[in-house]
Amino acid sequence: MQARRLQQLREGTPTELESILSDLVLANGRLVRMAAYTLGSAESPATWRTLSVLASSGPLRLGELAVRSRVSQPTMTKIVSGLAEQGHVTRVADATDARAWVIAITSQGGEALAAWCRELGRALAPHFTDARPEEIDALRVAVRLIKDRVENDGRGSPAPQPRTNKGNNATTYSSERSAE
Amino acid sequence: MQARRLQQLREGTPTELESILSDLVLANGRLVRMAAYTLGSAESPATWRTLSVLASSGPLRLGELAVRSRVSQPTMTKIVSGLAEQGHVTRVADATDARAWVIAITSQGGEALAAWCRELGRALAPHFTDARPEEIDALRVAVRLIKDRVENDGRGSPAPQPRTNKGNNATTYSSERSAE
DNA sequence: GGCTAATACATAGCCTAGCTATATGATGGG
DNA sequence: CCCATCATATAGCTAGGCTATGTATTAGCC
Repeated sequence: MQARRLQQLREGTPTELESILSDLVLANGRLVRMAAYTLGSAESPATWRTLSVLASSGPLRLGELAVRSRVSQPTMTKIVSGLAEQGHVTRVADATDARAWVIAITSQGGEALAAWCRELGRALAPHFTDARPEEIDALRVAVRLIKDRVENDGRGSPAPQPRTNKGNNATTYSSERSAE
Repeated sequence: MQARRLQQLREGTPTELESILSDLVLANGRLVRMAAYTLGSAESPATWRTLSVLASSGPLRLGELAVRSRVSQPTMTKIVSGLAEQGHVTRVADATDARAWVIAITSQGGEALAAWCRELGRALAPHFTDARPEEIDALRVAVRLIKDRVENDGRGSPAPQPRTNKGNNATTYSSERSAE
């Protein structure tokens, strides 16, 4: 009876939460493309993602920034180089450790991020004008939920630990470096 | 946090919907990175995105597939080449037009997509176990909402019309081609 | 019925964003 | 002081995005 059914659904039926989450990622991938298309061509998601991490977490060392953004350290080096060239972030040598840099978002970077958010919002909003108020409410709650998870997590549950954790593991400094 | 304040001050306060949407895109960008990280080697979002479009829309011509996925036609040619090599899609010559190909997802492709969704769900779910039931409800509604918009829109509101609309504009064929 | 314009896809060439592996230089414990 | 460790940089690869352009087919038109 049910046992047969369970057998058919190989290696574990996804829970509803799991389905929702995978659907979310897929749908969002398409949403991002929609935004990119409507926005013309501009932008680089990685750039804005990095800036938003800096904006919400404050100045960070490059390695810690990489961990929080969930990219490898070399990737973050590259992204930060670009951002620094554009004046969106500053790289200040860490006074307490000559190996390290502290990356901080500049006011110009903050403005650029805000401007991009505005454009993005304006580009996407027309597609959602027909949504019912309770759907918008749901969207608001959902965004809050996701935001909390991506911001506060990171060393929370499953301990990311990518591949060779040789040189890019965060060593829990408090990110309170003043850097100025 | 100052960035948020700036955002409200400069040239037109975004509506709340606009803020929610830009937050959504940013937060989801980080969610995707979280998933990629936890999943180990991140496959290729573009691949799954394309497959999911095919799965939900049925067989499509390459150009139409590109439009719906919101990528350029050459990009779609590349993606489809890869997918065809892996056996995830088939390219069948369109009987009614010798220039065109009809792309269809194979059962193997469908299974691969489902498997990826399962993995993704399992990777992300642990981060959300502490969410309250009403938050999960909101997430479900929000995902439904986004999905509808990215699937049903496309020529709906703002008429994508990218750059030089020279050779890659969809000419509204009905996608009902039998292709077999 | 055969030229010509438009259309559907392919190719070429470029860029960014990701990765691993490895090099370089600073720290810090013996 | 030396050696392991750690923070970042560099090198080199791949995938995924783009524009510009090429090639073949379709379709319109005289």
